[in-house]
Amino acid sequence: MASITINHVAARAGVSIKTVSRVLNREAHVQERTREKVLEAVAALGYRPNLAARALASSRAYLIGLYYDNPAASYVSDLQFGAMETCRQNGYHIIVEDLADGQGSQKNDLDSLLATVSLDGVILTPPVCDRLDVLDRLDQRRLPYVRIAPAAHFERGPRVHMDDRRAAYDMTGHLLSLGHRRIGFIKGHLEHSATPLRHQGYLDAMADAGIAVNPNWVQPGNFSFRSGFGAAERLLGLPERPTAVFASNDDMALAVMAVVNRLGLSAPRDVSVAGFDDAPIAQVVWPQLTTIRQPVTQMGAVAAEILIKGLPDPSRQDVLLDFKLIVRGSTGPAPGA
Amino acid sequence: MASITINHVAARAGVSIKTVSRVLNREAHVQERTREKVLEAVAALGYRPNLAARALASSRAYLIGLYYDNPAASYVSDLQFGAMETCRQNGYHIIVEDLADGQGSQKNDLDSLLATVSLDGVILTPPVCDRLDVLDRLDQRRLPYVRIAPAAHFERGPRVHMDDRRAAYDMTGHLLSLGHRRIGFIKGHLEHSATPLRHQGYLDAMADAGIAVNPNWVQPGNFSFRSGFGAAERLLGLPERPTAVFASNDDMALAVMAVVNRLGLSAPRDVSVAGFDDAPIAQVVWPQLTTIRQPVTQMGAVAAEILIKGLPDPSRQDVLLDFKLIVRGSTGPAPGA
DNA sequence: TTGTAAGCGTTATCAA
DNA sequence: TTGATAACGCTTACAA
Repeated sequence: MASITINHVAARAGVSIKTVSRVLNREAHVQERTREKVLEAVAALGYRPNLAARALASSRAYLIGLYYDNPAASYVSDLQFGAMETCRQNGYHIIVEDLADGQGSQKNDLDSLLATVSLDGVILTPPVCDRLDVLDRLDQRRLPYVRIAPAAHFERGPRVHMDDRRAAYDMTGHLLSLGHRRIGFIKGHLEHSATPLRHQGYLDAMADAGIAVNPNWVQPGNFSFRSGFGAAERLLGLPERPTAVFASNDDMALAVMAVVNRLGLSAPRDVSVAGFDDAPIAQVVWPQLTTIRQPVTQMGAVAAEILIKGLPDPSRQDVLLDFKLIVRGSTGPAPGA
Repeated sequence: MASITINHVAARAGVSIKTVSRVLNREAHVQERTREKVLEAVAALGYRPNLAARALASSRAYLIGLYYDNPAASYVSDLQFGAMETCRQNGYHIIVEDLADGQGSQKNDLDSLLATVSLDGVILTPPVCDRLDVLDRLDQRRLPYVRIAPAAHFERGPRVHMDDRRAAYDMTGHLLSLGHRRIGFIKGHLEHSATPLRHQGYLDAMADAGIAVNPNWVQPGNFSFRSGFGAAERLLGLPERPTAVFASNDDMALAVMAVVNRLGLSAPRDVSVAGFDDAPIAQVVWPQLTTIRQPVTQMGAVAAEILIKGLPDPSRQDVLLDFKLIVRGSTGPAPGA
């Protein structure tokens, strides 16, 4: 397994290893002719610089950390996908790490982690991106990081996010355009940053349409199927039943569909149902769910890109990405509209 | 950022760096007294060995690769979770890599990857675990690997898997015990290794119960919701409708439930529905899905453990893990039973 | 524009 | 049982 090193390349190209290094790192002041010789030798030998040696000798490690809380969530795995893609294109690699506070000494764990493996930067997914102890430690070590959709403390580091309020506004607008007037809304988990934003988008759209929102139309939820189930029962049990229900995420929207079916009603004929997230389940129900697709994969890609190449617009510390309104079968014209 | 190195520890403990190294690597021939001094210095200084330096100087890199095809699948992210956990406990880290054959030179990509980052081993998830070009390249580099639930070529490297036939046998048995006799079965994707095994388990259970299987009871599918939908329509449209349908995965089982609802029937009152996988969606439908839980997280954990500590039983090249039959609301007594 | 020599923080060799 | 000292493969001063 004697692997090909920079020395072999230097020997074959008839130059010093320093020159090879210069070519590989795209440094200036290398004669075109020399450069070609080196590149030819690299290609002929199939040489690849060793990551560990690079990391040891320089400040760059070509390694990016992806710090999780719940690694099994589909949101996070989409994020990872996007980050991986960007890393691969740029010769970087991803080390994943679970920061879920398990057995005790969390602080030491993170410090060990950072002391052990040298990284060029870290991507922080929610809710890890909001843990101040994590941010503090990264700052201490001067390790760059990008936060994905943080809930607060926006001044701390670059962030990648989308406009939740606007997305909810647009979805409500979609329902309004179908002739719906009595539109129910199920809120998300109170501690999640998106919850008030989505709620506000709904309220703004209703206000702009000149509709007075009946307080009963807005029900609490916590993003779980179960909570959506209860909320849907309350909504659809109202004397004047809403003709559409907009749930703050897909799990709860699915619960609404379940309640609709149990009541002997049908979506979208009697009740239109809309969700948020475009989770995999959104396409594995019948009718398929109208929802908002978050640019999760793109968020991962952009986060990695920021760490590798810097912010696209250095005057801004955030990157705002577009969502997409996905209209499927679960929403339709209001009854009698 | 001057980090704490082995030299600091050696100085503080009043020994040479080699001795520190010996203690840290649990080598023999270190006096108990010296060992204690070193450990005390390590603790006092909060010293953590640098990964890159280790990888460069030794054969061990404390790094395990996790090679994917589709990184966004919930199956794979569960696997990753398990592997991460084991790695964390043993001071290892995981580098994830997407091997989906994208833009052309796949062979070179993998070679670059292996030449660039030194790993102690690789976990191969399906379907990557069945790609002979990948196995060949790993063998060439003498890089250990573990295959997760491979479909063929079992002689090539250690593998971690579960008994799909037995699981399908047990699920069919569950339906039989509820009094069902006309039990439909939806097959999976033909190229997936689990497909014939699950089918066989169903057939064996029916045979053992002395029931002649009507050929119409077995319908093709390909693991997609859509394919399950078609299969369910054919099954439930039979003159003598099956009272239970066992789908080879959860997505297709959900499609069965959708068809049941569309026909104005109800599960499990009119038709019992069973799935396979215990995907997240299994709990986000109503009624919740009776299914088989694969030990996916455990598979990841065991795979990592094999790479770190070797096979538990060196006389066997495989580890067989237990599944679990999860009975939820979608299955019930046969009508009139 | 190119090369020499000195690290980077470990482990491995071999002598003490 | 311990310790100098030389790798490991690369980058970074500093010269030439």
